[in-house]
Amino acid sequence: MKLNIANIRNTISTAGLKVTPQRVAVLEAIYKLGNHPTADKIQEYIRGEHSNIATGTIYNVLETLTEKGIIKKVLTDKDVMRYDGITESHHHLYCRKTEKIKDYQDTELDEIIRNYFKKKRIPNFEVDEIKIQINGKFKK
Amino acid sequence: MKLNIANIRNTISTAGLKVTPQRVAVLEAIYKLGNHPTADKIQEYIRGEHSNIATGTIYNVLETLTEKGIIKKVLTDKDVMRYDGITESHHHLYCRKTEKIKDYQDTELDEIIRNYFKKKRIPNFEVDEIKIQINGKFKK
DNA sequence: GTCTTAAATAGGAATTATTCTAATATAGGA
DNA sequence: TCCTATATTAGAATAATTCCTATTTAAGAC
Repeated sequence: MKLNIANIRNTISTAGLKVTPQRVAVLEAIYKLGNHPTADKIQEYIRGEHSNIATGTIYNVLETLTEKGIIKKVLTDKDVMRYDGITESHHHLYCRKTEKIKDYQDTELDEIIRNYFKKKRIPNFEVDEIKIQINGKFKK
Repeated sequence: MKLNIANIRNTISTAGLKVTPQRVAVLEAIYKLGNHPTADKIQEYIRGEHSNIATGTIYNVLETLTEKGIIKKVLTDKDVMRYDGITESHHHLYCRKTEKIKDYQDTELDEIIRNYFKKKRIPNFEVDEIKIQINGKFKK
């Protein structure tokens, strides 16, 4: 992943966006925090580490980055949106108890599903992306 | 589905819940409205059709019905929770453009996935349920 | 390096979804 | 019919997100 600032700046710039300190800070926070932070966590991180940033700006930046496909929104059972810096295809494990979300990559499963939808078409629907949400609980 | 009032009352009662007019109205609304209504849509429907109902009650009832497995919460990319009266295993088609959610049942696919996870275990995770979210767009 | 301007941000108010609270009402068993 | 635990009401409170407008700034042009 794009862990250093130069790469982050480059990612933003390549998407045709102005490289502002706020955008860099938000994207850096998402990469550093990992584990699908909320807007709130991102703000907290930025305010702790760096400078001040307006709440509205966080949401603006997140929206912009999402539009450009640099980050993704993550679905949750709760009403708070979360953000994910990994945009390669992957799935999520949702723990009912702890509300943790963990990434789950499984190329074999992807392959099986891709093959399945190659032969089977859904009428009147054009498939872009398939995400699998696996609910259960983490054993410790 | 349980379309008539007698069945709805029975569903609520069998779950060990008191059969109140509000619970009946909410569940009826979910069945009648279909298409995964929001709490707001449910309230609108009830206020139009029947009597008044407190907003807090809608949320209370939805929570209670969800706990008993009579309805399910549906994940969305937006921050508004939606509710589903169908609790048999099924998946959802999400349209990026119209934000419509359509049910998608596919027993063949379920079978493939069930078999897959029979042989492949995810370390430290106990799987309860697998949901597939298919993003794309409806062709008209 | 300076200028220019379209685009971005700040700060705070406004909105929206949801939860909470305490007072009142009621379902359903005794 | 009565009793009581549970549910509902109305409205206040909270939390997440969006909106608004004045100010600032990135980056391309000069």
